[in-house]
Amino acid sequence: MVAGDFYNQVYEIVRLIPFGRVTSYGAIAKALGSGKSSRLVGLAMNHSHNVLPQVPAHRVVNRNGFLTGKHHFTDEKSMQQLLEAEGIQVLDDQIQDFNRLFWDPLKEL
DNA sequence: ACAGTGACTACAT
DNA sequence: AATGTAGCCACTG
Repeated sequence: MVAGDFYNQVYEIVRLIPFGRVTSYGAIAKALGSGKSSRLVGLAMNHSHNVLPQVPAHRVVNRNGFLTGKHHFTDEKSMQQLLEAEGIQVLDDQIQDFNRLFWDPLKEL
């Protein structure tokens, strides 16, 4: 298992997401300089469950605010529960007020 | 070294 | 406006 540098870059960004905020894969990819590598961000998250320190992957969703990756969590509902624990409302696998909670690493950093 | 894969996004019809 | 298709790049076998 070789952790690519790209993966570590992704983990670093995701760990910077503030409590109660969320972001999208594309935003992270763009922050890394490869706006078209959004899928790579997803692959990185796929490995994130073995990465330390733990990565708040539940704060990362697709650009529509849907919890597309919830199936990859230990339990499918854990992602929604984690978000709700941060005060984020999740309805039908979609984050409510996503536009308001969106955290853009490019602008915030 | 080649081809397949994927937690996405943007463009086209 | 909604659905379908294609591009995209790094990783794995």
